[in-house]
Amino acid sequence: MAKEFRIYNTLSNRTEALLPKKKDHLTFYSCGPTVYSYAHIGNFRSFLTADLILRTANAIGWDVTYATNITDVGHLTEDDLTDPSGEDRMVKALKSKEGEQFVNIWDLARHYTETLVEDWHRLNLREPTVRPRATEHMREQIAAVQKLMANGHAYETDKGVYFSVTSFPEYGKLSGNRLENELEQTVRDVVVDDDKHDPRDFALWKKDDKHLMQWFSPWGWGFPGWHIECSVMAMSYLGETIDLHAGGEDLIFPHHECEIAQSESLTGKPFATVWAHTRFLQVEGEKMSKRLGNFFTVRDLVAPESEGGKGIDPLAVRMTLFSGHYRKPFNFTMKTLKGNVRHRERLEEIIAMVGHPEEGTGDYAGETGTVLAGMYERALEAMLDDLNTPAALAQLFGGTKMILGKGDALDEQARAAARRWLSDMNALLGVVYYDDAPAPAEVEDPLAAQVEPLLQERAAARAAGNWGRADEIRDELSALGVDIKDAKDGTTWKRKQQI
RNA sequence: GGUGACGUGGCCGAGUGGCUAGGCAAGGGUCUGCAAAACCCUGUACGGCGGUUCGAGUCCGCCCGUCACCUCCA
Repeated sequence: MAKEFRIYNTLSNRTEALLPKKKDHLTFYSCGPTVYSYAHIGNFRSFLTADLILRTANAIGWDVTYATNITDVGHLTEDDLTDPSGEDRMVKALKSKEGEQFVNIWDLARHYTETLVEDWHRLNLREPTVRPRATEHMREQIAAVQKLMANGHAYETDKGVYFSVTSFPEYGKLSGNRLENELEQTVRDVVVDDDKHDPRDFALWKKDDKHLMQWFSPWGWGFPGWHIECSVMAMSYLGETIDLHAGGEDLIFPHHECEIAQSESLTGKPFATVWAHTRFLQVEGEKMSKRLGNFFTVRDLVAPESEGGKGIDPLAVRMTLFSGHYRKPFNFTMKTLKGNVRHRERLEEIIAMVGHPEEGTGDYAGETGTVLAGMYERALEAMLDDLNTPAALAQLFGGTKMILGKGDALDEQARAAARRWLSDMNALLGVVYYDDAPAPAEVEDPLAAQVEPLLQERAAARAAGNWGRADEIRDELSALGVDIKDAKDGTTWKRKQQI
């Protein structure tokens, strides 16, 4: 029986079945970041939505051709202008304190691309089929602009080439921003290109022979507009009409609206069947901003304390980012993160109890297996229903509780079923263990050298019934920032969470 | 001003007409030298006012409140 994958389509404002043009093969494009800084948790909430779509589609047996781009051209902060006085975010980053470490703008782009991919793997996001870069598709972008000019959808001024919005009557169908005068209502105190035909017209090419990144075109030296790269790369790898296009909610307008206008003017065909957008997250109840001090990059949270991070389990960060529905406002708080660190510890306990799925899984046999199979089915159903991640997590917690509750009473058949369940749940949600990439290398904790002798001394004291000394050592360890736990087969320790 | 979302128990967060969501916190208990962890038990909430219905958190209308986007943003 074929499963139906339902997802909210911004274009129709309805939740509808995702129907790949080619049976059981989804073509999917997700807008990636501009690489001018380390990616923050908000960026990753959006990438994570794409990852969950990929996992859910795979879980019902679909093949997915998944492209997510790297924008390594710094675009002007005022996108509709070709006036080079506007500031480029990558140039701005290069001139900043942080930017001093880079030889040039290309070096900066390379660095932030590499670190993006590192963070991507830390959060257990699966690799896309392709990860195209804007700078590597310059020829196609220029060709697309030429074609748009030839079609009468674009025109040239002294400052650049613009897309003519009036040439595409459906402009506004995605965002609802149809009115010409709305743009004029926005207060702006920047210089506008007076030669533009319509205030809504946006740049396809910007003439600028002073820019740090420039290419030669039929219009002289310059660089492409922001929107054209995604149109070109999506069509290059996925075809003229793609099944699903995703991104953050801020991209609805102007970015995706402009992509539609350009792409459909080029091909005369619908550009994407379904558009999915992830809502911004808030942090501690407010919009994330550096000024408010609630701005977190992934690295801030997951890097080891010795490297200035908080040393938080990356999979707990991942779990937190989807503990709210992707289409609702979500408030990321340290309290929620802390709760998910606990959930992750419980998952680790289960793996210690029933074994790692990589050691081999079984069928959903026996009574335990039947219950776990039902939990997986419900989790999958939840994900198929517009990525209902909180409901899917409830199933994960339910199974966790059951397995921990039965503990040593589980026989080998039940343990094998549990490993199968962990494997299936992980394939769907990616929070049990790293499945697509090797886990970040374990580093030797320098604290171990201090802790181990004390634990040995304490074990001796306990064996001798010297409880006073044993408790004293526990206090000493606590002062070092270490929590210990006595179990049947010895004492384990871990760092106290710093959050 | 335009457009779109949302308002659920102390907190977070599912739930589109009748059937226990779940988690965290809290209280009680089991276990343990003591801790910790784990496990068990305990909570009938849906912004307000009308309406539809045998029955509404769920549908309709109005009101109140919060948030987002409207050329920096994932």
